[in-house]
Amino acid sequence: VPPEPAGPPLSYAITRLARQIRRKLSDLQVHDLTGPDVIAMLTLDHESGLSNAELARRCFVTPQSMNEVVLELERRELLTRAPDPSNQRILRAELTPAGKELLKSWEGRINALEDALLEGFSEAEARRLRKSIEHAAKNLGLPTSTGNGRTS
Amino acid sequence: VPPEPAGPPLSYAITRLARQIRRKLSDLQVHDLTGPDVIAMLTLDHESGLSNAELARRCFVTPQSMNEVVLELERRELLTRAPDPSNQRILRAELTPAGKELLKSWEGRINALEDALLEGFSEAEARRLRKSIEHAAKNLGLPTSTGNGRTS
DNA sequence: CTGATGTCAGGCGCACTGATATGT
DNA sequence: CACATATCAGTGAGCCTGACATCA
Repeated sequence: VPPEPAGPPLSYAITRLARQIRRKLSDLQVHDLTGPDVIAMLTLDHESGLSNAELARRCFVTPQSMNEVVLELERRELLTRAPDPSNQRILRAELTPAGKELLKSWEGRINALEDALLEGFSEAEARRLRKSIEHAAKNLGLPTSTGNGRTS
Repeated sequence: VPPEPAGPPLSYAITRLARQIRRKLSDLQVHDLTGPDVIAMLTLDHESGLSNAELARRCFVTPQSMNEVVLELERRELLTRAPDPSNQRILRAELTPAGKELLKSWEGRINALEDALLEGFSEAEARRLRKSIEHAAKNLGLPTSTGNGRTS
């Protein structure tokens, strides 16, 4: 084990970076949707048909928090929900065409933010950074970003 | 410019990691001080005699937000403030012995968290990660973590 | 006056815990 | 019955903007 890090702790730097990212993200949200909305939509786009509870697990928030997001997105008709045939209690969500379209317009801006974030990084460095962050997240008990995280 | 990242955006991963870090941090705060308090104290320990405004800049929050923290820390006698001889309006803060002692007990736990975070990382990888994060932060307009950020 | 600082007041996005109803 | 899901309600930390007074 290495003795001491030189400056302020790494967790501090990560927290500050995350805050700045959120700030930038909210800057480019000309629509009146919030950061978590975008994350939920990105997740749904990546894995369609998730229930609210599953979506919450993917995004590592409580079902209650996610529910708030999902209800809002449903109200705006950016996603639809239908009960699972085998379990009426479970509502499986899908992005609507409007939702996918809106997401696509965001993706452009999100990619621009990512590019700004990674300015001056080589591709190898960027890949390493992503891998390190996912590794660190796993170390703290988070399921892998793209992982299935199935509990049952 | 690379075309598309494979999974969810990097900013997403960073945000989730930061949230988990905060969660872990608040877990180990048995004392009734909050995350920002610790960050302010770490910063003051690293660079004593900062004014509230300077401290806010170091931590990249507004003077109002930092003021809230500083007043609370002063109330608990974890730091003291004295007007700058050349400018009565500026209150320069220093950790009290009690503050430093408390900080030391935290540092142990924070280091433990850092170690958990970096489990499985080689020293070189850890260094690279820190450097990459600071680089990314700078890309988004943050002053460097350990930087002076002197405005005058 | 301009500019920086400290500080009071109010607001708000965001995620939490608790409780309840429903379906398997 | 236990168990998961959905959802309503309340709460709280954390950071913000606005306004105001003070000092070089």
